[in-house]
Amino acid sequence: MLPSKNKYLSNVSFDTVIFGFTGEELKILVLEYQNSGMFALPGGYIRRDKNLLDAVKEGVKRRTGLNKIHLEQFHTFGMLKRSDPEPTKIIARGLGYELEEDNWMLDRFITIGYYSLINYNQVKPKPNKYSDSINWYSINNLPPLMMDHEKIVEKALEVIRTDLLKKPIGINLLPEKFTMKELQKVHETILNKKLRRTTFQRKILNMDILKRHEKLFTGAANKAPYLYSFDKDKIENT
Amino acid sequence: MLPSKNKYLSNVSFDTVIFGFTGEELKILVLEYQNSGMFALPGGYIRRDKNLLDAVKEGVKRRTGLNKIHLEQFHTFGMLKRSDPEPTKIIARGLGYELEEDNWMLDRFITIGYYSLINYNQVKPKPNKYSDSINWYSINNLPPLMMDHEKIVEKALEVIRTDLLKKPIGINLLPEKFTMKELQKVHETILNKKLRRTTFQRKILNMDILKRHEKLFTGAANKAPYLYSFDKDKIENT
DNA sequence: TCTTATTGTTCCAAAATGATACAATAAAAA
DNA sequence: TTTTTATTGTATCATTTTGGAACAATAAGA
Repeated sequence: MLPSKNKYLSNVSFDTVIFGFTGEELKILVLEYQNSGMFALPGGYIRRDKNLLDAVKEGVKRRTGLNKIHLEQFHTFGMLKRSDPEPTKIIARGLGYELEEDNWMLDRFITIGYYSLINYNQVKPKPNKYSDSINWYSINNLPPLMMDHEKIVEKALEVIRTDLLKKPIGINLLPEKFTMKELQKVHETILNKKLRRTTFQRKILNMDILKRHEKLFTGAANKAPYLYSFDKDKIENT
Repeated sequence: MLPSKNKYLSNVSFDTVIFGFTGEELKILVLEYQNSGMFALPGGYIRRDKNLLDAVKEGVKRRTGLNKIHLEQFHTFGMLKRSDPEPTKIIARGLGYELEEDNWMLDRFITIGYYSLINYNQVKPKPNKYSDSINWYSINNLPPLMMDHEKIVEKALEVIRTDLLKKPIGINLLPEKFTMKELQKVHETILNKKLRRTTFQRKILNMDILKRHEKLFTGAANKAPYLYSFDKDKIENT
């Protein structure tokens, strides 16, 4: 069954850019609708009976299987030219439906963009009944996304780059415990430039948000690095 | 005539926080709907046939008479509890209309917030046919605003405070030519704290975005300050 | 001419950042 | 066991940015 008009708000939707980090590359989740060749960001309509943020969380869960992830609103997109009914028709057709010309889903939509940074390894995205697949794609090698979704990704990247300098958001891309080198790699990948090791280490440690744990013995012939974790207590006492 | 359903998008609206600076205080524009006692931010519905930003600009012009002002999107508000049909009913009643229970304007609305910084003196806001009055109110002495409009103002303030450190937005609140002292006062008022004169002057001048003009002789018994203006050329060559 | 308030600048101290050097080490090689 | 190698954690010093105060330059009134 397709989404019904009276369950959702008209003319407003959400789209999410969900980032993961492989250790080498920054990736995002992209889903492919069945029999349509259409690639899209996980997005959807907004339930009438929920707060915007809750509706988005619920939508993300249905689209990706991901639960309890932190979502941050970053921009709302409302260009006229983003309202093309064709992609929606194609998607519906791929699911075996032929939409009437006056179907509410073919109307103009303004979409609210959210981003999330999650642990690439602790998560197994699951396609739902509408989508063929949901997969990680490198930021530098995305499939052609439908509508203005590429612009949405670009804007999300812009925003996380500036947020990275203020909040320790990079930590969400890593496992609970991580080395300084891994955190530096996250920053370098997002900012797309090399950082000086000593300066980076000093800056992060001076932020006083990390707890130091045991050393990590990798078997390599050199000094073992310490493991760190994000220290919630230190943050709250600020 | 009330706004008609087929001209506007459903469930989405905009609201604007328009800042002005008197020389002493930061103010915003608040309008009062006729015979209703309802105070609100200039806002409205979004025309189906325009880009979001253009629709907002057009709406602002109709509400306030202000033309060609720069608007910056800052947040989209979608809490469930902001959807109370009562205020809209009261406003309609004040205009001599009784809305049916299923009228589209009584439905839930998600609102997109925009802010603008304009020159308090070069502008004469005009009420339109729906509003009784449109007036400047000090940030610290607002009338009770309808719905969640006070939260919207708060968020706008938060955003301009952080933007102030990055972009030279304070300049928009001043006339074409201004003294360093005036610009400092703008920053102090927005940030709500005193700034050191010498440090502020150096920081602003080092940004290399100002053109220096003739001195301003005020008649006071002391050294006359230079006038400055925003230098668009210097910005573009960056 | 002297006084007063304010402005533009300079100067020095303090803090943050950039860049390099170096000691500590984990494990393999000699 | 000792030496070697790569990498990590810090210390150190230079450079840049910022904080804070001092001071000379002035516009106009006393």
